[in-house]
Amino acid sequence: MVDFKAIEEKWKTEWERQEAFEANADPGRKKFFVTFPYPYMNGYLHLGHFYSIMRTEAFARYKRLKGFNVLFPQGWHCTGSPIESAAKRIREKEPGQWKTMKLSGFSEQETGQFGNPEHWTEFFPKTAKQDLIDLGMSIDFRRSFITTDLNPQYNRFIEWQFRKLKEKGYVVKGNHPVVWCPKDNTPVGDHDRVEGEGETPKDFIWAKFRMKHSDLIIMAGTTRPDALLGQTHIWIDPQGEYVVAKVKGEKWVVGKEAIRKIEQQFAKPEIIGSITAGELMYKWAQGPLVGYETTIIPAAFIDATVGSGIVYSALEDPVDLMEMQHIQAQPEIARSYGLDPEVIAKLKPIFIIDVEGLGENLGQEMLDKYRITSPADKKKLEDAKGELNRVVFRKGVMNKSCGRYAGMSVPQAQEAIKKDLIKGNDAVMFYELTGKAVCRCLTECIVKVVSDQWFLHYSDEEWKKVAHECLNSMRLYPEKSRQQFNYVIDWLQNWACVREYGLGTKLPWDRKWVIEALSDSTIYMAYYTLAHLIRDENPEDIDDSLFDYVFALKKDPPKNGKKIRSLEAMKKEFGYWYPMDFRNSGKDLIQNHLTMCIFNHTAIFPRKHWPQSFGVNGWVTVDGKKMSKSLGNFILLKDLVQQAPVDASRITILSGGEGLDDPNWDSEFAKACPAKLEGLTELCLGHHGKGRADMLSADHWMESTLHLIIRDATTFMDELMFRSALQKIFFDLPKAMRQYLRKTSSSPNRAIMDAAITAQIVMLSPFAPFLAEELWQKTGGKGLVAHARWPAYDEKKIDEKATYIDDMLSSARGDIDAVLHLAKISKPSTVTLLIAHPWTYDLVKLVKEQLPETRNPGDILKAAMATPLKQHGAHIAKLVPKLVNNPSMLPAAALSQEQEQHAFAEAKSLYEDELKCPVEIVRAQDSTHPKAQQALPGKPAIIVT
RNA sequence: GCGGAGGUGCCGGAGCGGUCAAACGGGGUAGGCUUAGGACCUACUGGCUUAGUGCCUACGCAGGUUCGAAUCCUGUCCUCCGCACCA
Repeated sequence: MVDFKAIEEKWKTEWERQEAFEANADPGRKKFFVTFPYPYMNGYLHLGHFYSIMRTEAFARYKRLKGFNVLFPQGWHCTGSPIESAAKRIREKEPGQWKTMKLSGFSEQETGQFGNPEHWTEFFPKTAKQDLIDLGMSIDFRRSFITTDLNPQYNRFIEWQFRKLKEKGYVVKGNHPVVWCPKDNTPVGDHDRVEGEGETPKDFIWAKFRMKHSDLIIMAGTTRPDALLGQTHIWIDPQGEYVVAKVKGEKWVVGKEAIRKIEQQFAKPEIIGSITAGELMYKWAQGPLVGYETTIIPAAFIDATVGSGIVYSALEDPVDLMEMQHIQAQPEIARSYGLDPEVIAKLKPIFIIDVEGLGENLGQEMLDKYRITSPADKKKLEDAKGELNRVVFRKGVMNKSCGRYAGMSVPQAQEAIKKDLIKGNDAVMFYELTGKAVCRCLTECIVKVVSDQWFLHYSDEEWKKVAHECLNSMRLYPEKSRQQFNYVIDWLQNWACVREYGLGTKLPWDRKWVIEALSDSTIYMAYYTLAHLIRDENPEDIDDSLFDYVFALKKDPPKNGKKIRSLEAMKKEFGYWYPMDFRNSGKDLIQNHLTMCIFNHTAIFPRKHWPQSFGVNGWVTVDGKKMSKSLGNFILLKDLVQQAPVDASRITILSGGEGLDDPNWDSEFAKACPAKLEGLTELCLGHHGKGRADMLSADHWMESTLHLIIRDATTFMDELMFRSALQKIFFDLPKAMRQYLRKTSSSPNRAIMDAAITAQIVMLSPFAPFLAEELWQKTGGKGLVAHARWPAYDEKKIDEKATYIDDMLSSARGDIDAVLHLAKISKPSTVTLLIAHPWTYDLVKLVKEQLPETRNPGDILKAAMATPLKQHGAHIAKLVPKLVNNPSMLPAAALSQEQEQHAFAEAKSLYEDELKCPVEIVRAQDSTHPKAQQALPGKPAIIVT
């Protein structure tokens, strides 16, 4: 029995005692710097963290074995609102939060402590570190740190970074709409909502229709500014309550409900008075973009409480068109409102959009298609409107009547018109939520336009260009993810980088703002290089000039340079370790963190310090199901460490997947894994240092196989394909060693067996470091296996023939069994193997050579007939088509008859042992048996009696 | 809707024009080795056949290109990830 837990304790202690993973600048050695994004400290680490960090860890250990000086640091992220919100909910005794804490195993008293946000930043980093130590991560923990102003040195670093960005013009001021909780006075992200996940502010245009003979302006909302080009009239709600409000010096007519929105999103309005629908009806107004006036018409389907309470119509959509047709068919309705039916009768759609495959009257086409005859067909009307909007948006083109917008696609025209109207004071921008959203405090959210907001200027075209350059120079694992990165660089808009709420660093020039969590984590990898040194410096002495100096951006020594004891050491560390060589995370971080990391590196650092490579991976599932607390399959690392041997867990998680696919934690595999590790232990310890000195063909086979496995495993490790590497290392190699022992009756060549065992231990160490250390020590390895050398392979030692002979012998063995079975002979008295005629070897060689040229049996046959093989023409004519159709019959390596005979002769005694009867190896030309003709190279004919 | 990644056997997944009924692993069945085993070994795990290496049906669905397609092309359906101010 292997006592895994004892081994873990032993080596954890030993690694710490030897400071095995503390890496320092050493200019004489090549370096490799890997990172994993610091996890957010609002809870325990779980299986999801484990997978991404294991990819980093396995790569770090591999690079160490390849002779690199490897730095793998780890920090803890505390910036942002979740910790502060949760602490607040605890203080307010919010039952849901208390229950969550209880489920996480905290007592009431402990939970009370979490009412203080700082407690989170002390408690969870501690547990996270312990988890990672227990899991055998080869991390340099001297360099760990937490973020926010709770860490004054890091705080200085972030301040420096932001001043730097601002200097270079990458931080700009602007307005931005957010989903907002009026009670908490804070933006409400998806995860902070009890209802309305995914709802987002959608922009509307409120177009200004100036009333004739009046200074009133009708504000008509729309999502389709393009339709203004075909405006026909204005709709109002006959039952609606309207008001006149003074906004920025103008008198707006809007629905009463709209006042609140104006206040939240635009400017403080002053209500001058109310106005009824009746007073508005049949008045004329001048809308934007066109040279004619339109009139105001009531319609039952308009709701004064939605949007601005007023809309305009172009009769382009089926709902409007149906309503209008309804009104036109009943002139008495118009008359009852005091409208002139003749004016109404003249209203018809103005065509402005061409859609391929549709006529010009789009609304009518839809009405016909859906067979709608009445405004009461609400469901059908909605569907028809939906379909039309989609098709117009995708395929619509503004027609030649549209002036400067003619020829534009509909989305293009919408953007252009929006811009022009706002610029010309013909419209203002408003936002509506796409649906109801409710904050965790149970308050319904609104849209608020945050003004004076600071943004990182990711929309800057020049900046995007440089970001692309950086990406182009990077290695990505897997390469497939590049498309997504390219897309995100282009798609990223200005990023609101500060908030009014949460933990973090205060914006240095505007202290009411706190720098937001993604924005303070873009270039912090540079901080790792000096975290352990700067920690001991007085924050008072740390200023921008220090960072400029140690990051080699300016030559001038810092102002307080004399007071900074580790100044030169920091500069040296940064200069040695940067750039970062590899960073791995889940694929969800492509769209923000990783891309922002690229942007900000290019903004601050010179090209030589840009990131070198990123790895991205999928999301962990447990036995094929998404990991979630409600499903009860949420695995925390602190529990995992208790429950199973760590080495087994590490292997299980990495063999769960690779690439961008979601990796799966397979419980069955996890259960079976420790036993497999025990078997491997027996195999290594039981055969190390034993064996003979002479070389037999089985030894050549083992040597060849070993080098082949090392070669493949090395390729996979280089590509970060850990599952494939594990297949070679954890499955194929032990299997080969066992076969080897069997072939040699447990008397292997000592040097070869030892080489295999050593390779096994070293190659296993990135995955199962604890057991590997133990085996390394027990087999007499010097120092730690963590610092050993990855086995080299020798292409010359890879002998295709050796592998082929092995396959040939075992497939012949299988064929013997098949024949025995078919012949219903359980105890044969003799088995004879007839080795193929010498000329068949020539034929097979010829076919193999011809195959890449032609697949036509006739041509190959002709080629064969041109050689001395001609004398076997009859056989060849039959054989060639067979071989062409089934190339698997062709041997993988070319042997001569003598070599094949020799190989079988060597295996003879093994066969005899297994079959318990004499085995004869006979050349076909020495036999008169008719089956002798059937024999092919690698496929001897078999006769059993 | 937009962008990305995928759909292969009981399961996880290799394969990405011919050597594919499909690597490797898991699970299952039968047997072996063992005091015992969760180690290790052997066979079977789409169907049918046979003193042997053969045939048929299969790689989401429907077409196409090719002497030949799981692999290339077109269409279609389905699944997953992201779409922001949030870690």
